[in-house]
Amino acid sequence: MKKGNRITIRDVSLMANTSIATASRVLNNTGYPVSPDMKARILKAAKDLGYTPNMLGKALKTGKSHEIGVVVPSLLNPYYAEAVNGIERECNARGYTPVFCSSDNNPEKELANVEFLIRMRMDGILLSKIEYGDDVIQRVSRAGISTVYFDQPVADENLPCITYDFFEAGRMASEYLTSRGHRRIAFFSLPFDRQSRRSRYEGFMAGLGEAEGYLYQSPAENEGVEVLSEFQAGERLVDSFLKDRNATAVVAINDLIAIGAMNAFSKRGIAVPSDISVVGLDDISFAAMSNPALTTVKQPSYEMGSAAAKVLIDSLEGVEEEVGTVRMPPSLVERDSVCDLV
Amino acid sequence: MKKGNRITIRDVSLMANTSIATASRVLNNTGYPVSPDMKARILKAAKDLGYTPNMLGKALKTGKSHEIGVVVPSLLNPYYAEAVNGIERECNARGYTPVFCSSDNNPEKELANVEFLIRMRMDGILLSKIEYGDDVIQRVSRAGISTVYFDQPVADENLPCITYDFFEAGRMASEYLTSRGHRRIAFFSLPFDRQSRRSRYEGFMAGLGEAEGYLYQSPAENEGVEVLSEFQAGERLVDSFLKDRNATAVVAINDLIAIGAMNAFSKRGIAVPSDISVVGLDDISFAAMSNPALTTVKQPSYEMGSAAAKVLIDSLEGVEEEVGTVRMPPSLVERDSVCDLV
DNA sequence: ATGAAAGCGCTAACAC
DNA sequence: GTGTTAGCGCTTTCAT
Repeated sequence: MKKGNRITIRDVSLMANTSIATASRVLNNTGYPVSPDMKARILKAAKDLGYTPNMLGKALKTGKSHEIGVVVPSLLNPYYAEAVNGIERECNARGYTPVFCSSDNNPEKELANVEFLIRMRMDGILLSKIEYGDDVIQRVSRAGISTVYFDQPVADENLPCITYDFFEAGRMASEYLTSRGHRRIAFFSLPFDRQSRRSRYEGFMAGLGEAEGYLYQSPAENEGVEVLSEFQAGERLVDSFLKDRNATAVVAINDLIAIGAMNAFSKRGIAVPSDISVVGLDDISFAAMSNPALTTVKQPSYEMGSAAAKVLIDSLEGVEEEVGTVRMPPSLVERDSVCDLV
Repeated sequence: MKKGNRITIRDVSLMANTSIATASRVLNNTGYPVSPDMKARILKAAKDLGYTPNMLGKALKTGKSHEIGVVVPSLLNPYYAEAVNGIERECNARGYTPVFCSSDNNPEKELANVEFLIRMRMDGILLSKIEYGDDVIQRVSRAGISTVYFDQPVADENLPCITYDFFEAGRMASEYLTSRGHRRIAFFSLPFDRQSRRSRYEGFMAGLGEAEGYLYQSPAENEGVEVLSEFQAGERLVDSFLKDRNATAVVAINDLIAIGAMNAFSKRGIAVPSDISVVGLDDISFAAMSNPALTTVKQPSYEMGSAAAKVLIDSLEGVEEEVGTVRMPPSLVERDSVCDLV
């Protein structure tokens, strides 16, 4: 808790009786020729002094920090937590350090985070945009900072973006249900303020075939207590649904809503899946641990995160590839929350 | 994706036809007297040029970055995710930016993270240590960087540390169960490689009173897929437990294990709570959404995180207070996973 | 009210 | 093989 020793490379060179330049050369072990005993002296001095390089100086000089800024809507949401984990793994493996920011599902905070990362002169940015708008995109492009988008698609398909085929995911969910004999299917959603949500719903409608679809949508989520609020949204949707109850199955916009809904059903004495079937979207870790275990459409965010990091770092290191928008394919994982009607 | 415009304060001053010094003064709107039209010209130039200050230069010069480094064992674990959320809120409110690192439950990575934060010259560090050892503590103290610990207690009670009364939490769990008439109670644990786990177990034993306690412990977790692996640990513990099954209730070392265990019980046809009672420890968001809803001992990590951030920032800003180790009190939250035996 | 200049800690030419 | 030096972008005395 004291003032800080502030040992600089200069102190090291002084103690080793040499110049700053030579000290720098051995401390960074660049291959530059230095006599063995000089080298030893410098290393010893650095060690004795407890020298820790000041990256601010280095980054200022070299123009690279080897840091990557990443902004996600929430660190609380398991979906993003897993993406962040993928990013971290890839960055660490490649010698970069990720710096995480949460935009709290708030576009202004998202912009503020991006501004911060630009000011800090990150080497690149990994951005999970909330809105479909363009302001943040323009900001990073104006700053000329390498950025790859992930999760939400961006309007310009030429921008590097690792996303999922959300439409297909929605389609798979409803198609699966119809293949199980369901003919009236509800869709539990949050507001359509994200492209991914719209796409999932559109896919859902497309996969209905002959079946009938019913949309139940909860009002805007409030920031902060996100996980809980999504659970609660699931509960509230159940209550609206129960007013008419004209469906035998529901697909939820994400697993959190699905789990909240299953819980609410069960509390109200309605058994899943025998009385009502539910399928989620995402396949977060908790989906396997719900009771009953949730049937869902898997969109592994860990893979998305590491893929995005890979693309960014490749581009940072001069590997030129045309990326543009890539949509990873979802896959269905059958568990115990759907009842066969045929 | 381009090279970057690199507009510096120098460019701004040139365009505004003034000196760097004056530009700096108005750009930071220090109260320094500057003529109104000069001010206007500088602001306009900055805007037209799209100037973004380079914090590296600023931090190098001033010696403060207004950044706080935080390291937690895992960003995936909801318990830490919530702590991180609390930290972020407090930091943002006070004008600091948190930089999150995950040590992946790995002491070496923990040290590496701390080294990184020191090299980056963070203003302070918030550290959730894994091991009870001293190496990391010595490292930060040698670097002279303000750090406050949280979650795990540290040996030196004079160090600022925001933790929980883990012993009391364990005690409350078993005492609650005995008050419900349980006389044989199992404890499902991970390895005792953290003080918090040892303390919870000791508390558990202390709260048993006349009752009998049985310890079931899973081998070391592997890093990475943490959430899933804790669920699985819960499942495996159930299998060991079922070999003897000489208890009517179990308390789990954390909610994740508890939820995994409840699931495994249910899959094996054993009903919670009628056949077996389970109580968790932590009260993560998901605890309310398990089926049945989990009775648990609440140790709100959000509060712990924001408290830790507050203490750090206070000390950074010269508010001198004796803190030392503070242990926040746990509280019991009754839900539906315990059966009354009286 | 404004500007010149000295660094913060570091790297990378460029000498020798 | 080693040292000198010129900045990287910024703040901040100290003059004027």
